[in-house]
Amino acid sequence: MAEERLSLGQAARLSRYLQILTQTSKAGRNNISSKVLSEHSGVNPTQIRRDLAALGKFGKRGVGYDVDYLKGQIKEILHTSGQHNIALLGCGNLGIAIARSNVFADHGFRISALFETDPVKVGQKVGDLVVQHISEIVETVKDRNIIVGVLAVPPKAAPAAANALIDANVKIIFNYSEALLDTAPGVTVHSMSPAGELLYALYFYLS
Amino acid sequence: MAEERLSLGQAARLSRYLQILTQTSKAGRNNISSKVLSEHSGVNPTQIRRDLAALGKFGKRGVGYDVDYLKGQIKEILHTSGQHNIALLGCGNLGIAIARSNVFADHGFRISALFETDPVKVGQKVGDLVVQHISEIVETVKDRNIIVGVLAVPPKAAPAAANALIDANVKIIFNYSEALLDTAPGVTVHSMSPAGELLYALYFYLS
DNA sequence: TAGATTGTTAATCGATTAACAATC
DNA sequence: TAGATTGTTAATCGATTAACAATC
Repeated sequence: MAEERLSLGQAARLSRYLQILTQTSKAGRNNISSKVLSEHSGVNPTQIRRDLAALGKFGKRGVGYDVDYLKGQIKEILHTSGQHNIALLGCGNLGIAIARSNVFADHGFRISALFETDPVKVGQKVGDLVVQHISEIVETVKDRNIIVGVLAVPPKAAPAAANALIDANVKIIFNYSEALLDTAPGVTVHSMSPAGELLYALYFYLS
Repeated sequence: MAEERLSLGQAARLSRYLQILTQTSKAGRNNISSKVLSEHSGVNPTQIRRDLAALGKFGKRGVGYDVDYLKGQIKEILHTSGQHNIALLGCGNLGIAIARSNVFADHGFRISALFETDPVKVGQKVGDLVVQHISEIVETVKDRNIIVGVLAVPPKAAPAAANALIDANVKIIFNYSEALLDTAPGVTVHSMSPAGELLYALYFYLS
């Protein structure tokens, strides 16, 4: 098995496969073919077989891949077998929706802290967590070993919230708002852009 | 100017540029360089210049690109100058968050209908829209010329909601739930997968 | 055995990158 | 003029695709 660092493309595809396998497993299926994986991931089936074969012969000819086995193998390759802690900024509708869903929990991420600037929301409970004021972020991030920050705040509040995360030494920022954020050295910013993806899908429908 | 169909990669990148330009324009800046566009899009600056130069010489050497002019040009290339109508399924926290935000509105998409199965929510107002029961979807989609359906329902309800959209003849489905959806001929399904993208970012942090 | 699907090859295409002249 | 950034080339690398033998 190759022990080199994966290329950007390989890591992106393996993450996508892993996410699909986790949902497939949850749905009770225990076998999957490169064809089905292709339909859900948008990646060419030959490319999928090539990716998986390069890291170990995980499949059975004529049968496909064992979902849980493959899931475990990819988790090891991506070094994401453990639990990782997330801080969520913003407890409006979007923040509450994220906190209550299993989007992250299904994949080994635990939302470990909620922050707000609105004093009315501070102190309220969401699930097992108590909403904290943003001023407590540095200490909490350190204490709870949080490396990911999720921004679910209005666009206007996003830059300040991002700076708070950077000051608190978070390594990865996940931006759900439509605001553009400045980059900081050593911090990865990932912005959701549903509108951009919709424009892309529309182009192929319109032409 | 080339009038051929864009490649998948080109269309994806141009959509991303357009989304960033729209936000840049909103922020009041009227000039942008390939370097800044690169920081926000993750695309190599040379690749950006190559993409843009291939479709017309839009930039000024030593200066950069005029934001609004470039935005207009890309909109024409992507055939997305017009308004497009969206149906939103699910009026929980996530649905309300999407309906009240400008994520789609900023890019020429108008949320034109809201649907729910919960009788308590049907009839309530969200902004200017009245929440409708899912049973009205076929007629409404036809009447309001809706081609995009956004799923903001719990994972368990997602497959049924997706089928309702397909029956209503929607062409593009945007899945915000973590459920896997079956594909249908002629319908593009695009699933958000924040957890997958987070696994990807984490891999490069951990290795 | 028959059917299905992986693993693998080879050929093509698109993306990435460095470098730099052109020019604002 | 000096500084900055585009447009463009060329070389390399990774992704896509078709095809098919291997094998479950």
